[in-house]
Amino acid sequence: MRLTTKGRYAVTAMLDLALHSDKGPVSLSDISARQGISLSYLEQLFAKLRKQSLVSSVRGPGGGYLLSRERCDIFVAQIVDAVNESVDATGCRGRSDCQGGTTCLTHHLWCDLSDQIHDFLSGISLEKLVQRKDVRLVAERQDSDIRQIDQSHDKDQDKISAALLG
Amino acid sequence: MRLTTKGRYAVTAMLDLALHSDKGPVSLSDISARQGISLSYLEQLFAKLRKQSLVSSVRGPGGGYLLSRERCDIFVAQIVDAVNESVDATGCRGRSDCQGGTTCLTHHLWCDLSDQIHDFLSGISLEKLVQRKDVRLVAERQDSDIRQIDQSHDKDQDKISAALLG
DNA sequence: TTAATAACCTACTAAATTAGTTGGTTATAT
DNA sequence: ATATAACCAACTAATTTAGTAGGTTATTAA
Ligand code: FES
Ligand code: FES
Repeated sequence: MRLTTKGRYAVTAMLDLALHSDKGPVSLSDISARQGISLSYLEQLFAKLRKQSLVSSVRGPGGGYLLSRERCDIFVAQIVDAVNESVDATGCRGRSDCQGGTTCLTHHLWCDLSDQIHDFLSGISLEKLVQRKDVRLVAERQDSDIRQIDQSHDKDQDKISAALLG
Repeated sequence: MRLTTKGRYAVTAMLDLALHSDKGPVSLSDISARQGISLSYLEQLFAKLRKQSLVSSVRGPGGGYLLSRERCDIFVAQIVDAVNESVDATGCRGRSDCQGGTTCLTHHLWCDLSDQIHDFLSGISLEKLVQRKDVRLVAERQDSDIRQIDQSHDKDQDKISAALLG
């Protein structure tokens, strides 16, 4: 079992998508800006998410990604599975053979733990996360931060236009 | 969060200790033979387990390691914590600062997951594991395997002795 | 039709971690 | 005295992570 930045990024990005895709596709550069995740890294993660048909893509300007199912039908466990190998805590991937073909002393413990984690993460849909107060608060802050950055970009653009016009 | 061979080895070795330390200290080479874990690697793990006072050591011939507390007072979570950083699933180690000093969108989810895993692994003592039927079965098989290897070593020794005596 | 956008794709890389190995020293029971 | 077994430090190969670099292809809008 491993749960690192990779899996956390994937869930964060999918949640961002769930929060912002009501008005059409969301581009990875938007997600990158809002969530502070490298664009190229996001591309790699979304290639995997697409392979698992968790998202679908729209190319060209105004394009981006959409959830390929309802928010209530996508679970955190599926997202982590899509980018990591699995949420499996055993060393034998359930095969009971990690001590030279035989069952190791702690096999059953890791099976139980795997079930525990899997049950927990399988019970949490994107819909459930979107509803949470803590998630909404963070999302609002991120959105207003982005609006401020956009405004300052607009000002920069005005300056450039003004300069070009002499 | 990471749960790899390292943490699994540590728990397996501690359980082996719990199963065999009733008649005095258990040497790492015994654990190595029974559990198929490299001796030098075990030494590194036990250095950490000793620092966390989960085991105490006896040097010299007949020496080895003992649990420094009752089996019912040592929990799987403590063992994993001792060799890994922690069973924490957050990227911020609870500090709520993983997105450039601010809370990321999924912080609370990973906190909940960490609690889930910690509660589970904190509820399982070595005593509980020792009592389990599946653990006893594997332990019995390992013990009889070792007895067979010892016997064949004895035969080898007999051959060597015989050869030396002419 | 052309320019901009944004997905898609491949290959490379620095840093960290894992799972060891090697080659010792120190303490102690017999 | 010797064998045992803990203790210790330094090195290593392989793997994984979290990226970067440098493209190509599809689509929209000016
Ligand atoms: S974890 Fe399954 S056999 Fe060891
Ligand atoms: S995991 Fe805690 S702030 Fe991101």
